[in-house]
Order: sequence, then structure tokens, then C-alpha cells
Amino acid sequence: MEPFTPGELAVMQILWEHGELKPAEVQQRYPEPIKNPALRSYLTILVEKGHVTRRKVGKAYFYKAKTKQTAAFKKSLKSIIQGYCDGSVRSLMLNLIRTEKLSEDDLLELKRLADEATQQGEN
Amino acid sequence: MEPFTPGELAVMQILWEHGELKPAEVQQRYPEPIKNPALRSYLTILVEKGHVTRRKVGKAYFYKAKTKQTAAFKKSLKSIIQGYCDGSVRSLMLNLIRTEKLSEDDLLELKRLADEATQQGEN
DNA sequence: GTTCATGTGCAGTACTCTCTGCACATAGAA
DNA sequence: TTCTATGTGCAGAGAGTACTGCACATGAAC
Repeated sequence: MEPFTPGELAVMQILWEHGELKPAEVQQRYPEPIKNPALRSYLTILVEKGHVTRRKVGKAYFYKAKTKQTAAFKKSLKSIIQGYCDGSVRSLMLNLIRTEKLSEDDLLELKRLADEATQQGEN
Repeated sequence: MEPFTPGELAVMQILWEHGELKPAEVQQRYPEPIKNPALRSYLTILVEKGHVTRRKVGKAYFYKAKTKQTAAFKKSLKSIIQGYCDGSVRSLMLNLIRTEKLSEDDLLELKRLADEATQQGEN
């Protein structure tokens, strides 16, 4: 699964959020003004690539995401980890804590989450 | 700064790691076999976009990254956070802990890092 | 100066992404 | 049945990416 182009990703995110829509509805929710045929070309490409399915209802088609959001998330995260963090999630975490200015609350939350995960891992 | 293409990114990573190289040296380190002119076209594009500078030494040019690795890292991380994690770093962390299978050691390390950051934040 | 390896510049090809325009199809209203 | 709004299919343009090939330039060796 090669990465989504910006246009494809914008469409996927709308479909992930809203479920099943027809082109005009995706068009309305697109983050910037886009003409209907341009938007439809993205949908067509996504169908060809297997990331989206469609079914006919009346005279119109409804489009639905087939590729799961979590799968796409993992994929793009993996490419960042390999590209910038020596391939290790640990290194990514380190970078995150160092380069992003996390608030006190964020750090406490982070520790709590790590604690929870540790507990679960022991069961 | 729009994102690097795969070819551009591969070249940037070599330059980030090795400093200043000539095309043939970048070519040698390229992760897959690539012909010299193909590699040079990437360098030319990167110079045109302002991500790389070059200077003449003898008859050859030496190329050096101008865009910093941390800037590129932050940029691509930001696009993931906005695309998949409601725009919040906290949500990214949550997703990381849930979807990546972190080892016991990783989680302990994570808590230690968060602790360190907390301490520093208090100074 | 000639030769030779190494390096450069440039023109061009194939493919993808983004986007446009237009003709045709369909469902419902009159 | 005809009209209209809405939706579809398709052909293609323009820019950018990912290359290839080749002629020309340069510095070093002889």
C-alpha cells in the first residue's frame, strides 16, 4: 500500500468520518473548494486502487472506505519511524518528547497511559 | 514546505547523515541500485526547491542539505497528527501505545523519559 | 598536447496527480 | 411524454516525478 496523495487522503478522511456518501456530499465536506469532476476523479482512483468501494442506489453511487483508518495510520507512522527514528518506536517517542513541547498534563497523561499498558501486559 | 517524494527523501537522509557529498557518493549510498543521471536529477530538483545547496570543488560539485532533518521530521509528524489524531500530540501518543505493540522495556523507558521531561519542565 | 576517467548539462520519455469540459443517462415533475 | 436537475463516463490537459541517453567539459596521467 503506497501512501495516499494529499487529495486522496482528504477524501479518505471524509469517508472514514462519515461512512457512506455520494460524490456531491464528499465535495461539500472537502476542506477547500473543489469542482465536482475533480473530486470524482479522486474517488475513481481510490476505487481503482481498492481503497474505496461503491454501490448504486437509484441513479447515484455511494462511496465507502474499504481501507481502515488504523491501517493507514500505522503505515504512515512506520514510514516516519523508518525515515527519521532509526526504525524504532522508542526513538520516535524520545523525539516526540524532546521536540514537541508537551505540557505538564500531557506528560502525566503519558505516564498514566504507560502504566495502564504495563498493567495490561502483565495479565 | 510540501512533503518530500520517496526519491527526494532517500537523498536527503543520505545528506543528513554524511554531510557534504558529490553525486557519485550519494549514488553509492542510495538504498537501491540507481543510475547516476537519475540520482543527479533528484539532486537538481532538491537544489531548485531550496532543500539542498552545492558548491564547486575542482571540477565536481559537492551537495549539502540545507533543510534541517528536525524540521522535516516535525513537518511530516504534524501531517500525521492532523490527519489521524485530531491534531493533538496526546492523541498520537495514545494511538501509539494502543496500536504499536510496545514491549515492557519500551513502556518503562517511556515512563522514565516522561519523568525526566517533567523534572526539566519544573526547573 | 593527447588520452582517459570522471563529472556535468541538457533534451526527452513514461507515468502519475490534479483538474477541466462536455456529452450522455436517469429519476422525478409537469 | 417532455423537461429539468442531478449524476455519470470519458477524453484529455498541464505540472511534477522518476527516470534515460548522450554530447560536452574538466583535471590528472602519460
